[in-house]
Amino acid sequence: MRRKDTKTAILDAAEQLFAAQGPNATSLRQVISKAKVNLAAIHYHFGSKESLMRTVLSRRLIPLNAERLALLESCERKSGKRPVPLPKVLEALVGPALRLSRDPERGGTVFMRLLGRCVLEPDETIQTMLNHQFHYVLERFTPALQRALPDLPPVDFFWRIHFLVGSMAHTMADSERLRSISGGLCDPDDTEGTISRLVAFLAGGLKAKVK
Amino acid sequence: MRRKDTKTAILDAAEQLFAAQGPNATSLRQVISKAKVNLAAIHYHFGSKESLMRTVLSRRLIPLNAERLALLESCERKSGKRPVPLPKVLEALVGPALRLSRDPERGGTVFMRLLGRCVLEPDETIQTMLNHQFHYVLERFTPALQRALPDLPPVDFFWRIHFLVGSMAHTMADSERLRSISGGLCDPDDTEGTISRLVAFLAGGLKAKVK
DNA sequence: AATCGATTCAAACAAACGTTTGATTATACT
DNA sequence: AGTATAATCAAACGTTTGTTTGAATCGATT
Repeated sequence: MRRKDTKTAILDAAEQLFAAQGPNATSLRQVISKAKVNLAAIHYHFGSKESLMRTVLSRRLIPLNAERLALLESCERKSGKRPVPLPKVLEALVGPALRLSRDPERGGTVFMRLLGRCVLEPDETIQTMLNHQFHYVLERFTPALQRALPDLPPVDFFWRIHFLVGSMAHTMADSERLRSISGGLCDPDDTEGTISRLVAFLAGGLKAKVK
Repeated sequence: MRRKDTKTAILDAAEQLFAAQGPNATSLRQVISKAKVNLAAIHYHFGSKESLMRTVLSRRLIPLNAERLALLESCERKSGKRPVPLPKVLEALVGPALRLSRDPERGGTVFMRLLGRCVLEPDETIQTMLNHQFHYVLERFTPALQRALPDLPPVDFFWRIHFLVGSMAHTMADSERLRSISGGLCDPDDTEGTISRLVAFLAGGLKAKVK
């Protein structure tokens, strides 16, 4: 073997470029030039660009989703038979994803952006890929959220989940924009500040009176 | 002239394809095949793909932004010296964009989706194009929103605007997804229902207590 | 040292991309 | 009727895309 790990070199480079420009706007030649490997290495190790994309996502997403579920279960254990308070549920859903940005070992800001971008991506391949990974997370969070919002009719509940996803994904994908809009007042690098502000906003929106 | 309007045939086809797949994922050959015109016609009438994209956007966006401002001004006239109530401001910002979907003459669902998609798009060309169009809208709405939220510190204000944009753009871009997630319970075609639910959610989020 | 499977490499593949060309056709004007 | 202008067309331009090929090279095993 020439180098220690061609595979991860490709994955890291692809992750960065996909996050910055979107997967479809990134060419394999950009990836190999950043990873300093041969073009054929991608197909040798991954088979195709689509399969590379799948691997880039799942390598971080599987542990991330596991962490969300673990956090939720820990909250449920503490709450016993009573419903988990809304902010706690939201924190378990939103926190791990946003806290990625503080942990370069697990993808850092780069992967967080990529994840947000993928949620908002029209491309069907990416969409089904992501839905498949996210399905059982939503399956566990839905009842927890509904128990925290007992008076909310199901129709409004689903609509508000939709609004929630929009804010969350946009915050993950591109909060850098906010720095310029706010004239430097807001700092997207302040992870915990971002989380608590997002949770407060979402909780307010979810609990709003139904007209 | 061969046909009545090659130019609008191209614009309409491009609008539909851009909205469905994103501008970068759409080729000019797809556009000409849908519009049933010659490939060179695009460059003859518009010069380049980028310039076509600009035209597709501005043809609908200029009247749309004008309507937002007109609505806001009408609210301010009614309120006199008192601040315009938050839901009214939000309705003026969000309503015209979402109500597009009911008016095929002005783009309908198709353009609404495209607009939402562009807001969330990483591509810098599109981003600056949109910012330029949206700049003076935000300039007028910011003080109105701040007057409606007098107790909100500026930092939190800008963060919440950011969250708002995420929900709004995601709702415009892809509420069709919600139909399947909710098991058919939610109907994205119910424009007024969508608007009032989004406004209620946003108002709740914006007015939430700062932690 | 020889052999083997696993990896790397330069080079080429066909297909699709945005763009340009130059000839041809339709419309408007004198 | 004849000319000028505007619009359409088929064909090709040079790049870039994802993917494939076949030879060269590595590390470990016999």
